[in-house]
Amino acid sequence: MAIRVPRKKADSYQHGDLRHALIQAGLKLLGEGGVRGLSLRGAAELAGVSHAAPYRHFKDKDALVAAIAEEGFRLLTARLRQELEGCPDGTVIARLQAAGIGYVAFAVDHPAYFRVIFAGELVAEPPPSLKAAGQESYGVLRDLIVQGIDSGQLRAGDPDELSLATWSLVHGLAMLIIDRRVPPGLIDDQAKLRQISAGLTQLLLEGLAGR
Amino acid sequence: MAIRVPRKKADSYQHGDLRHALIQAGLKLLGEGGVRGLSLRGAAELAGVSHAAPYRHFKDKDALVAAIAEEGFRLLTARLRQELEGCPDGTVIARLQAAGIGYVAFAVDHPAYFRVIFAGELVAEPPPSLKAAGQESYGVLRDLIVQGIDSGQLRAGDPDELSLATWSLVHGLAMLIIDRRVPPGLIDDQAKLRQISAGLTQLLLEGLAGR
DNA sequence: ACCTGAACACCGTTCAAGT
DNA sequence: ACCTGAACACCGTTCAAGT
Repeated sequence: MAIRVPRKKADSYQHGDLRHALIQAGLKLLGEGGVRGLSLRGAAELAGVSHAAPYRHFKDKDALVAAIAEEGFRLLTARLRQELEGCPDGTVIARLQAAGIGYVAFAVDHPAYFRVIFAGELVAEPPPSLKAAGQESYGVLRDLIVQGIDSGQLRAGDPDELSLATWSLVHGLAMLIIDRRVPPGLIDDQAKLRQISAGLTQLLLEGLAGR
Repeated sequence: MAIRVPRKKADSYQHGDLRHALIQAGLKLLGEGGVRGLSLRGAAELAGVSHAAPYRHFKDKDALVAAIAEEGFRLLTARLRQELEGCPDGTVIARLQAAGIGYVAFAVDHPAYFRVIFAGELVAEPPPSLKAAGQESYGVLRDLIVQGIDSGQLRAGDPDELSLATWSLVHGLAMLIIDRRVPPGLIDDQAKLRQISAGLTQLLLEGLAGR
């Protein structure tokens, strides 16, 4: 008989590992069955833990959804920054366009993430950390706009208003696409998607550069 | 003892009345508790009927939600047309702007309706009648765009692409507003809302008129 | 034809009890 | 400190049974 060395089981979550495991499990459910497929009990089962265990790490289901949304915002922010790194020396207009294309592409690539992030009512009271993650994404856009105004590449105006215009356009486009509301045939493949995104932002940005 | 005249009880639904009553009940639940507060059982109870009764009139919960969304699309279409009647002799640009303002205002006035209409995943497989209702709303916008192109007030181009640009902008703006994602202070009252809506569409429409 | 009541498989949430 | 199991109040959905 071998000496029994006390060790942790592979499926025992101490030290807050369970929190992370639940977020991962929630993401998996989200990817498979969408928002309707996401349940606390399901996530607990995937994590190999009883249905009551999550409540040690999350106040309620909303708290788990908020944690997932936060993760999504970080991914979105990273995607926007990555897209900007692709054109470091471009004009502000070109960089705004690149960010816009990235925004829409992110939504198309990760529709479940995108929906959780912008589910609105999904999380009744968004925690401060979620709001902060959202602000950071918004900051990427806003910083660009401010640069554009300061350098005279964009018309003078309230940065928040110009940011809202750009954001609204790409956000609406992203939403309509993942909700399958765009006329079929307009967006079949990735190339057409980029082309449409570029075309629409171009239209707006002519107005933004304007006068 | 009075002669007992056979009559229908006030809370008995024959002749398909229950279908309508369930839609109304669903709307009430939607207005009170949002999408999370909408349940088939709850609607049945509001209609004064057993929890199994709705299944005589709706295949499943999705079918009820779809019926509500259809109603919402009709209201939206009516709102857009009403807004256009306010400026029958305006330029296409002015009329597009009016329709855009109406679109955003509708979302702000009826956020629950708006969310159900554009919930995307909410209804797994939208029935043809729901798609038709959506197309009619889209048609109001598209007809305007076509008029604008034909009269030379808008640049030449694919009507669907120009429509998509306009729709994306107002749809994104509406979504961001009802999800409370716009920087606070930017939109406090109805006047500011109209002003912002008008400003943003103006920016885009300059691009659309363009060249 | 239309509705009811019981039943089933799922939820979210709480709480005493275990280690 | 962290997890389990039973329990409760809710769901959506089905089906035999009633009128």
